[in-house]
Amino acid sequence: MFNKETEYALRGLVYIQSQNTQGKRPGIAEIAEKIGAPPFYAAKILQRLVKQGFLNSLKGKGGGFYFDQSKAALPLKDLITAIQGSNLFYGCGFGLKHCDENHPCPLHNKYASIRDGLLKLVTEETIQSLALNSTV
Amino acid sequence: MFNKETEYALRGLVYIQSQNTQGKRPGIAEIAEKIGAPPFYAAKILQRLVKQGFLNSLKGKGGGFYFDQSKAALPLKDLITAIQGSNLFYGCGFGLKHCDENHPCPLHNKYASIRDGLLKLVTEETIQSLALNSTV
DNA sequence: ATAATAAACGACTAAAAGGTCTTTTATTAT
DNA sequence: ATAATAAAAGACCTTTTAGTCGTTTATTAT
Repeated sequence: MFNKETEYALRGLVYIQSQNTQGKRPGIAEIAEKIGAPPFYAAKILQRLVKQGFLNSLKGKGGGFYFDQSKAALPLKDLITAIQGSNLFYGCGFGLKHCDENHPCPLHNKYASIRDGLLKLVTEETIQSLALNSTV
Repeated sequence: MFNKETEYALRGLVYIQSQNTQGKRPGIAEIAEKIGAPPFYAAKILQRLVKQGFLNSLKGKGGGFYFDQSKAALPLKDLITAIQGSNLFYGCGFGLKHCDENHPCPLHNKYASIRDGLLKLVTEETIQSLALNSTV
């Protein structure tokens, strides 16, 4: 469904948030190990997300990654869209440029209902809501 | 959702079947043009599908691609699985190797219901059923 | 001050996906 | 027979995704 980078980002951010709520600020090495991602690659991904303002980081001893707990929760949709675009949420299953109610591909109606369900899921769920039922 | 190759295959096979029902056997050039795919790439994809037994072809004048109309309809699931694997239908949204009811990722329950809906769709729908409501 | 720590930056490599093209083989109409 | 036609085969190229790594910069504790 999602590409590797998105998967690592989802796992990483949920882990970070769940650690944050315990008063901790995990570093790259710990995060990568816990979520089963290649450390250098995880670093690259997280650093890009920090740059884009999705979360914060601190250099130096005691540093690591963290969410500003006073900020609004981060919907999965925003994160996923930033990484792999939003074609998954709005695109045609057949890959047609122009496919809608008026000019539907043969799969349109049934596909659209599934796609809309996915969109609802990623709009409602957030990194923070997922971290709550994370037993990691 | 699906990769390019799968998209071209879906569009191509539905086009072929809808032409077949009109007593025609389209060739690569025509198919590629009608479905908006790169001709050489479409050829490669269709030829691989013929080799795998999903449809038939005839060389020479009057040749082209066609479905054995006496054979059972082809479920989208079989086609998609042959091209890009079945991870989309069974895999974890977080990309975890082991994720199920007993060891769920934070997204499991809600994600599984969407994934199952998709699985139902591709199991029930076939190239032939789609060709029926294809206005191409 | 400075040594240790940890993220930031950027260049690089590897693998997979996507796409192109030439040559060969099979079929059919003349 | 043979010329025209159209798929089959397979090598090749390009772009994107995935992953690696050395160096630099910022922070903190001593």
